[in-house]
Amino acid sequence: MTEPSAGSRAQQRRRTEERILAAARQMFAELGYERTTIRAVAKKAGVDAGLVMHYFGSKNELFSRAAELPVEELANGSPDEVAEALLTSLAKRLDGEPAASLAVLRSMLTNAEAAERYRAAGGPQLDRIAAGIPAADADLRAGLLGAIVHGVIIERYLLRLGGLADASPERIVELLRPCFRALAAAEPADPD
Amino acid sequence: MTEPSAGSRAQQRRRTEERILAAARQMFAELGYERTTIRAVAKKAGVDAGLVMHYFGSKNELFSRAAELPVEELANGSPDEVAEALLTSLAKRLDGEPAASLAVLRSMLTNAEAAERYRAAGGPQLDRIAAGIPAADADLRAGLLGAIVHGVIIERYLLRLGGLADASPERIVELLRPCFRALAAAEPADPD
DNA sequence: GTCTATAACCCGATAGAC
DNA sequence: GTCTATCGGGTTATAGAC
Repeated sequence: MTEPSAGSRAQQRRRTEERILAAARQMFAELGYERTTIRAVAKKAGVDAGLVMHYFGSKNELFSRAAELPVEELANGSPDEVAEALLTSLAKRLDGEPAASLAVLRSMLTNAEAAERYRAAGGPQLDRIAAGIPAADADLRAGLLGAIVHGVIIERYLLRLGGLADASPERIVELLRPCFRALAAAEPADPD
Repeated sequence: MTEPSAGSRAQQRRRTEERILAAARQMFAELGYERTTIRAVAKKAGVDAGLVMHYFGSKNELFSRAAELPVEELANGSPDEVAEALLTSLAKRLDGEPAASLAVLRSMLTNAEAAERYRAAGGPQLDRIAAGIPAADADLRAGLLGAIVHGVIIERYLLRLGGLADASPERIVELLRPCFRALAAAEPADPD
């Protein structure tokens, strides 16, 4: 076997593929779908634009692969547990590099297919959240919870507006906790 | 004076300009900045693409004029009044056609100038909200309030996800009221 | 004032040399 | 596997005819 120096050919391919995907994720997150060009992604990854096409076939396919989100496991239980699970999930997305998350969020708003993919992935997740809320309008409450999460992320990373941009995830979560509990639980006691 | 049939020339011009702006607003709201083309706006307004350029000079200038937002008057007073003012403002933006509002929101995420304009307009407004909140972290609380408003609008109109898309503004406001009060007021009473 | 024609430049995708 | 050349299409913006 004429084993080459650095891994098999398949390994080599996977590595450059991963480099291209990383570059694409970053650019989709920063510029959105329309303004990211295959040429620019290729240059950033240090390869030729034709190679990107060779690997992924089309810009849309490249986006699909770059925007694949690890399915978030969301424990469902009591209303308070639902609220807490959402809060920790938010906290996790609030520090570190949310490149993949931002790529979807930003592109979703300009690319129809991205929006559709997100709806398909986010819908069932909202349903799972709604299942843990003991109220007639559980779906609306779940929708509001999701909206708040998105609003916070967008305001912090995309708009960089107000005190949200540099606040610590812990303080954000702390301030949001009463909100989430109020939305996840039915009204605690309404004596009339 | 050889007065023509329908208004002066200046009036005629203003009317077609307004027609172009209405078409532009709608398309910017639906497609975002990048995907709306001057050609399409012109066709929608029933004029020639060259005429749009003649009137507005550039696509960016057309967007600036189309995305001019009426400055929202926001009464500030006690924390509860701040929360209530925000809620009624949200309710107003939640029914009817929020074309201008959506044009900015959607384009903001891909167009640098739109983002800058929004930051310039939204920053002071957040400051005014923060001024009515008696807490050390008033700016963060104001930022969160703004984030929730944006999240709800985005989720309802742009993503059309979950039960938020077809819920009545009144129910949304009702569910959000405890959230807003909790964020606008310092903790009411914490007996420990 | 309105529209046609076109310049100058980008893009995604394809075909084919090496 | 990698890259060059190019096709066919789109865009903004300009120049000029009517």
